[in-house]
Amino acid sequence: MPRAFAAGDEELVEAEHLIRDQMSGLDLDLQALAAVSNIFRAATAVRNHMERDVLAVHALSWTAFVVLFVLRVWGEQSSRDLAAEAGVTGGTLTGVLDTLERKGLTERSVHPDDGRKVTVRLTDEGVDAVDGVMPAFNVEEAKVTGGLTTTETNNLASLLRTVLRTTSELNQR
Amino acid sequence: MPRAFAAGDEELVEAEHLIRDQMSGLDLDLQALAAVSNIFRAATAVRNHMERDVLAVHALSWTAFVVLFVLRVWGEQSSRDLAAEAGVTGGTLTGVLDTLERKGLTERSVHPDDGRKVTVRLTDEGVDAVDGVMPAFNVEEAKVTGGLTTTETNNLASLLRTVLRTTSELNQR
DNA sequence: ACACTACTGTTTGGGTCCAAACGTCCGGTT
DNA sequence: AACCGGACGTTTGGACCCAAACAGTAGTGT
Repeated sequence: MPRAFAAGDEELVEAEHLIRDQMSGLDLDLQALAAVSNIFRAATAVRNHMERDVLAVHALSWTAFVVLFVLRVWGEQSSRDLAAEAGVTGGTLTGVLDTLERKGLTERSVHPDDGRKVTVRLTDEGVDAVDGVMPAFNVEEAKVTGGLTTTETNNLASLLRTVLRTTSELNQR
Repeated sequence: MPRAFAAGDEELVEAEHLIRDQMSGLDLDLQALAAVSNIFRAATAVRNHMERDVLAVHALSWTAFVVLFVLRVWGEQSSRDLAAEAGVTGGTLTGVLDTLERKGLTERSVHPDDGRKVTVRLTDEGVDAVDGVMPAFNVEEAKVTGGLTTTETNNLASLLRTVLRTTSELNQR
């Protein structure tokens, strides 16, 4: 039984207290530590849940789904923009697109005006794949946030936007 | 320039509106969608930042650091518990421990009372590695949460604990 | 003793994932 | 026309990651 992933708030907070006790010599910002590590604990738990209960049924990896979703919402675009939007490097995207293309969900074509660029687009099967998975995916999203009120859910999204914005500015330097 | 990772709240919210417009036929819970996808956007951005600006200096991967950190705080433990705590499968941990052992940061030994179990512990070099990286890591944690007040940071950690607890309960079934 | 079941860590195969090296292409300069 | 710096996608090498198959150990029952 994974200790930090189990049980209620008390045990999770207890884990943070243990960190404080073990690392007391290092003078750490424990609020920041708790917030950041909870972002990752939550992301890992939710991602595992989604991969096992939703994506595995459709034989899609997490990244493959994100790429398809971005293409579905933002439309066809260059490989470079797509990689940035999906949060992976260009080299990674090449491999993911190889897989998706083999499944017939996406297609690539050289940009007519710029021979360096590659335009990526969803096939009809790709559109069907996203629209087929998305409702089930969203049901699970609603479940994992089911312990929060609507106000809290919006508040969480807003706080994370602030973290995201701050981090983006740091990464740009 | 990654569109969704750039700029301020307006543009991030705008991305959520685009999703609403493009997926209007699917009747989605958009609050849940925004909260969950922001968890991943934030996690990805923060992780990339940490890997590039902190971990790369010490030639540590993200997972390797998490494993070392868990061992540092919780002490020596079985491979099974360590995997659960670090959020990876047992098979993954075997490979990570191979790498860490090659670097001399951890060591494995068969449990004296149960020949199936393997006890993993930090070497002295491993302790030094964690204590050497942790302060720099925490400084960056403070930076990425720097856009939030102390109250907001604690609130974020608390909301994420609720998501984590809810998801854990889902995963146990 | 013997089977039977459950548990633990490892191996395997396929798929990400990144940084860095590479080849190609564009636009402007000489 | 040949060059050159920059941008783009791909390839490469090593590490990570999971599910599933595997081998060894433990405990139970017969």
